[in-house]
Amino acid sequence: MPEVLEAPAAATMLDDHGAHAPRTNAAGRLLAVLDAFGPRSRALSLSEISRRSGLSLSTTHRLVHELLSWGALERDTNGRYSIGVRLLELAALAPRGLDLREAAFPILDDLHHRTRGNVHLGVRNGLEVVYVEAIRACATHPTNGRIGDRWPMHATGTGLVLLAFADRDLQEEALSRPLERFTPLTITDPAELRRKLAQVRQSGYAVAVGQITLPDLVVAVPVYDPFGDLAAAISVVVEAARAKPQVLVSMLGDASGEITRRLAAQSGQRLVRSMPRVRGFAGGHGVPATA
Amino acid sequence: MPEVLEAPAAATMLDDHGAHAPRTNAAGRLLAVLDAFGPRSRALSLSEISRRSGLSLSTTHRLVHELLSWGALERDTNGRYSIGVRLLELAALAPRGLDLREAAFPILDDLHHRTRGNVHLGVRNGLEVVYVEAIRACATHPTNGRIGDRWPMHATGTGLVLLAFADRDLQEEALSRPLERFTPLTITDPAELRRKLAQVRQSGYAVAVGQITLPDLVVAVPVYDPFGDLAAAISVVVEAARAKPQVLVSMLGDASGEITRRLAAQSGQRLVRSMPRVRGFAGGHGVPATA
DNA sequence: ACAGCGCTTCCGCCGGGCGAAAGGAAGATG
DNA sequence: CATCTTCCTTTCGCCCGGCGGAAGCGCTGT
Repeated sequence: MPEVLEAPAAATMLDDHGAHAPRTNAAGRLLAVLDAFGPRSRALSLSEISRRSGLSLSTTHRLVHELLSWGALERDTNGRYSIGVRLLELAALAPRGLDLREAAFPILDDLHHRTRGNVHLGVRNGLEVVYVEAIRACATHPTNGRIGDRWPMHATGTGLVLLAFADRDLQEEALSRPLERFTPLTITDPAELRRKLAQVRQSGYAVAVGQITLPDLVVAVPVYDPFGDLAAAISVVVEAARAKPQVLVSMLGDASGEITRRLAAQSGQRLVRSMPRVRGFAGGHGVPATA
Repeated sequence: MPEVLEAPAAATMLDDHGAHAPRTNAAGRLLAVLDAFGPRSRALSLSEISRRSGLSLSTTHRLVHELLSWGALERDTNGRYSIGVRLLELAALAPRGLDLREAAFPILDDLHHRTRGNVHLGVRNGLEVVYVEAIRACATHPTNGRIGDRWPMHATGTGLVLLAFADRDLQEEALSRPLERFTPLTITDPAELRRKLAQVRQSGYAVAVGQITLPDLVVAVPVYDPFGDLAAAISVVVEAARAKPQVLVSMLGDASGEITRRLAAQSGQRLVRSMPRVRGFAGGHGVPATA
């Protein structure tokens, strides 16, 4: 385990992911309650929340009920607590969240049907990717890729793209911490990863094999907002055996451009010229294909 | 320019929807900051948040930065604040939220492609419906129906279903408050609505015309969880002219059953027998497709 | 230059909230 | 049936975290 670099003072947080240290700050206590919930723990009893947040039972009790009456938490039939729809309503307002999804969805759906692969729309958050949309081919790939999933950047297609086009010091920070291994093929060597990123930066897209799930190949490209800034990345995951990477790159390139266009339409913004472009794919006249 | 009113101390909540009064409670202040955001105000400056929440500027400042460092808020390039992806991550954990969406999506997507209509998945929250998924036919129906949208129950297909099968006293509460009118056809008479609900209860589905958008017809059916409890409602909206309600009812009935089955599979639950059923449609062998 | 606005920081006083502890409900174990 | 455990709920007094007034700063527009 790496020592904590951010010096968050000592604390006893049992967070599901790993970080955060809201400590004895007032608002922090409220957030600690929310932090108690995670993918592995969607429904918690009061005392579980208390233990996980490190707050006394009575404090937890009051806070939980405050959140309850506001709608941030709900109580199921067993008396356990879970995240409430009010939070979904709020989250839907995130410009980089379901808003982005809204613009991208039809294109991603189309991509999904044409490639029969898993399609992801991811944005960078800190040093990780968060999926804002994920369309899965029926049964394959058990739980991989859901909305709200958070993954390290080095092992995902979208992450590689987002990292490659991020600030240099952010890249360095990402490279300087331990790179988790998911399969024998996962890139965990900083030098190799650095080479990979350069390649992504140069070609304008990422292709990777078996980084998280073994028999799979992922292709990812960046998505730009109407101002020409990197907004997100989209990827398609298919079985490596039946993959035609160049075709996928081309389709993704078209899709990315289309999403940017729809983002512009949505916000009433005018497109900025000279948008970065995917190389090795003659921009523009992709197969339109409506369902 | 309006003179600075100096925050009249009393509750000056300018909530986007209408209610809530968190007032001087501690946690309430934090939530008031979040409440400042709404569909009409996704990006706010600090002082806007301050005004909307009724909190002093310095308090707002501190709270906002606390939320910022936790990831609940993000700061865009103009320095304005908006909802952050961390909240999306949290919201994705809601059992009645994106979790439910996850199970329902393939079925809804299929429904969308077969009917070419707008498909909604809604759950009840208080006296309103919140959409957990919404798939829109391309350009039609401008902004109607997005994830996280909140609508009164009496005017939406999903709402009618959810209300019809809710507790009697909840129905009464909903009927006892003013029923907003959206079009000349919107049902706003409690007596008429009561009749409508009885009809929905009896038939097992709802059909309504022009409740929110004029030339449209909506068909909705309930969705049950594996325990046989009402979990959500799904609906399809199409132009009234080209609608074949009975076909839609049949397709929706099948879809609903399928969603329940997937929910069961997802949670490892066994299906409870004797699930309520959509009447006037011989369960199971629905007419496949018409496009 | 000045004025107006919005963001940030500081600080002292005050009251909201913390947590120990006790009470209560419900289930497990003997 | 008694007892033990676990979890939830409520109360209460003391204390310290946080509230907000005010001042400082950096914009932008006239």
